[in-house]
Amino acid sequence: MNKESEKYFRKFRAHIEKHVKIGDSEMAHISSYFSIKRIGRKTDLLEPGNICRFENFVVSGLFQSSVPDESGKVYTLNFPHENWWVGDFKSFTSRTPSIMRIETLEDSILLEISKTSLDELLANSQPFSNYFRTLSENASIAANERIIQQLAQSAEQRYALFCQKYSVIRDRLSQKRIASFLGVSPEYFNQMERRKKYETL
Amino acid sequence: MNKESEKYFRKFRAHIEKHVKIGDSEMAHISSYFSIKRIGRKTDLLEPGNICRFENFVVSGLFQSSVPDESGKVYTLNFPHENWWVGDFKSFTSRTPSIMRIETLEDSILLEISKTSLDELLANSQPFSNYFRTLSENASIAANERIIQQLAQSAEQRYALFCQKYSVIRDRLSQKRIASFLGVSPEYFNQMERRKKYETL
DNA sequence: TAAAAATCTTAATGTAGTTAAAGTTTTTTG
DNA sequence: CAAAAAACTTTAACTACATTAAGATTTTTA
Repeated sequence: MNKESEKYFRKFRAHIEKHVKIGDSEMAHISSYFSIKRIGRKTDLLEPGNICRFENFVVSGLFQSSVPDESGKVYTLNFPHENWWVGDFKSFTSRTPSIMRIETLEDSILLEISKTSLDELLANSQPFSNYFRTLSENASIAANERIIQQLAQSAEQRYALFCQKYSVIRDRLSQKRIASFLGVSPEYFNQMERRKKYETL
Repeated sequence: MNKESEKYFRKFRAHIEKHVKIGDSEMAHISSYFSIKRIGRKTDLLEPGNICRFENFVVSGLFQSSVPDESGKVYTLNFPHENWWVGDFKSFTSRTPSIMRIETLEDSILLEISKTSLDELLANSQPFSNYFRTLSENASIAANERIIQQLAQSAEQRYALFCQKYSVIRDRLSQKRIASFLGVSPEYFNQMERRKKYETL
């Protein structure tokens, strides 16, 4: 393992240690289940119809996880980036075709793990299993919060919250993509942005 | 433990065994962390501002988990019922005040567990920990699917899906409550229902 | 670096869903 | 079982956001 790779796994470890404490040997054990994957921008990590074969920890980069409909419209679930996980967990776990497209928006570096490996790791590492449970719990809390936001807030309010919560990626995303996350048309989003500008002048 | 109580824990065990296999002694161990709670309809299991002190497995009954806003409007996350868990996991885990109201819509029977007990149980029972992780994973998948539905579907389509997915509780809920789950006004929901009736005549 | 493709901008017009208000029916409670 | 409360129904005016269309600007690719 070279210098660069070590850096990726150190980053991964730092993330794990935000949730559970682990020693050097435990981390070596965990790391052995993952491979480094580099992927250039403007490629698809996953296409609708395919089975998601890997879950991935994002070392660096930016993705868009979305669901297309018949008419070509796109609905965005999230924009996985540094220190997130990316993949379609439903397709991954059930080994069934996904309805999602996961696009790479920037050159990215991932630590990938297959279903077989993850099952093994979860069975063999109590700390990793706790880490992974905590992640799932948090993911579910975050998703529920977004459901409430969609029900309770206007597009403008949702946009304000998005800017707060995702300031790190706000400027790396086109208007069109943010609109598809908020659930409004690109035209309406543009109008909102214009209103915002006039207000501040 | 009396006959009736045994029945509740058998039901709980059946649910656990849908996800992981456990033996009699393991189940006895798990059960020892829970208490039976009976709660009458039209009471609040949790009020906004309070800390959620228990997570609960629903043996029988029906609840509404919702978030109120300043103006008195109510947004519904879900309707926990038989074989679901009910509680505000965010408030429970972080021991911070909840923004949710959880109302009992029918006389209900719960198996409750405190935060301290759950932490202990998760640390002491590998099978339970796996069960709980699987639950969280599924909760997160389900929540993400709902987000996509809210983005992609009209109120009418969302209602059709609701009827499919929740046929068991559909007729135990008022129009007003279903409307607050779908994210439409009671008036508009009523209009939709009328349209539906005329169509079938 | 030209040309093709994608994104952004602007405005007009259309629509799903809201609001308010009042009446009716059903359910709950003393 | 009467009365109060809650839920349902109906209508009309209104608003947040969608759609379409077309030109301007930026980004990508050959």
